[in-house]
Amino acid sequence: MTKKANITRDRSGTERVIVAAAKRVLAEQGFSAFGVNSIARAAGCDKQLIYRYFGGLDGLIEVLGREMSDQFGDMLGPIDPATCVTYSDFIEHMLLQLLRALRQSELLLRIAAWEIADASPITRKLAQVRGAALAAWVKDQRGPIAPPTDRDVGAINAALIAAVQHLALSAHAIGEFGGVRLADEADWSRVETAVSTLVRATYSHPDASVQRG
Amino acid sequence: MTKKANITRDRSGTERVIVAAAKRVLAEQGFSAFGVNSIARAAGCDKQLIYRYFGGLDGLIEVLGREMSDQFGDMLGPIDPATCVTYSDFIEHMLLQLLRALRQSELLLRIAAWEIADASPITRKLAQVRGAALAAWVKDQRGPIAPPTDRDVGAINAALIAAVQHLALSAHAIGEFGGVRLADEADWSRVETAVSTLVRATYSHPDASVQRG
DNA sequence: AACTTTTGTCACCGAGCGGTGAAAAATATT
DNA sequence: AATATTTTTCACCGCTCGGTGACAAAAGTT
Repeated sequence: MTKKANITRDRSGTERVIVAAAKRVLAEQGFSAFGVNSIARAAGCDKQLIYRYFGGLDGLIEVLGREMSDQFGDMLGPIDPATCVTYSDFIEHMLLQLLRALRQSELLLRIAAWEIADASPITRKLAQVRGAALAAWVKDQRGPIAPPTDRDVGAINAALIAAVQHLALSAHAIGEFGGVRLADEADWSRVETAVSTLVRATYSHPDASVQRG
Repeated sequence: MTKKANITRDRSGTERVIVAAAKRVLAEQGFSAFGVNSIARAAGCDKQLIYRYFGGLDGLIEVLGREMSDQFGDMLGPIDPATCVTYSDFIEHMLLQLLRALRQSELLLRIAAWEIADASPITRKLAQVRGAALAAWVKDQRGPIAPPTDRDVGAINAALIAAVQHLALSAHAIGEFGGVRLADEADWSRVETAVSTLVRATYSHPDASVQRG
């Protein structure tokens, strides 16, 4: 009675249970607890199955990465094409949606933290998968809007995304960053305004091109 | 011969050795390896001394945090007051110096990663100490330059600092971010230009105030 | 010299980890 | 019904971890 009701035996079913348990463990306890013992305990089965069905932790992580990659677009959601006609609008909406998606997905936050804290082949792959998924979503949502060519939009957008991601991470871990509290909605409203300000100043002003020394 | 030459016994000396070893372990192996066994091994002494002299890991971390706080200003270095007359100039220089300091201090990067990846009382304290040190340095360097009052400079600067910090972290861990390679000097030149562009667009343009939806 | 205190080392504990070989239990095949 | 295959569990290994009590050796004190 203390264990699960092991009514039937089916491999693909327990595979799903294991993957779900892996997600739960990662989301709730972080990557330091992400191991065969802990996952098997959460899944209510023996850890041996992780080796048999996924070839160990690496295989399980790969499956997890693929699933996350598929869900990524859904988490971010669509961008209303009516409210963003300029590239500035588009980047602004993209950043704000990314921020909200990160804030409400503990799993995404844990993965992002993992990528930064532990430099291993596994996290490298995770980072690549997530980056590719984000890039695909951006390209998919951008539509006919063309980015400006007089600036390094790749580097600028990378910096903006980095800002959003880091603030979300810091909020989750310690609830503040740089003396700015990151707890309730009022705090996040400040952050969203700041992001909007940065984007609009950089992309909306026609004469805001790169200046020399 | 395999061990250290244990010539003399002095407590404050071994305390310094232990602190240095703790820094080395954290910088070279990350916070997951930051424990009594590993540090004592690196220091070439018994782990019992960590308990006796520092009251355990927590006390050692506190000492380490104090030392880092003192060194923080030196790592960042002074800002040339001649080259920055406006607030925009000041923030730009501040961010670029912070970026360079982070890039060359593996210890700072590891601490920053720790703060994000593991939410514990220890890391909370570390984050507070580091944030206070940065704020003190900023205030010390700012001089008579007053920030603008028509925008939320706290939130904007937090976002910019977060961007810089996250890019440095991601570069150290996986060598890229958001599809942008972060390896050689050319890559970092792109990032620095992007940061400059963001700062100047936001703070230099007189009419770049917050716009309403 | 006999002693106390400080400094440092050693041996051990229980717990959790990743990983593996073998048995058991359910299902499929004949 | 008997056999083979798949699915699942169990028991165990070696290792590292954080933590502690007991002991050895140097240095200070009387």
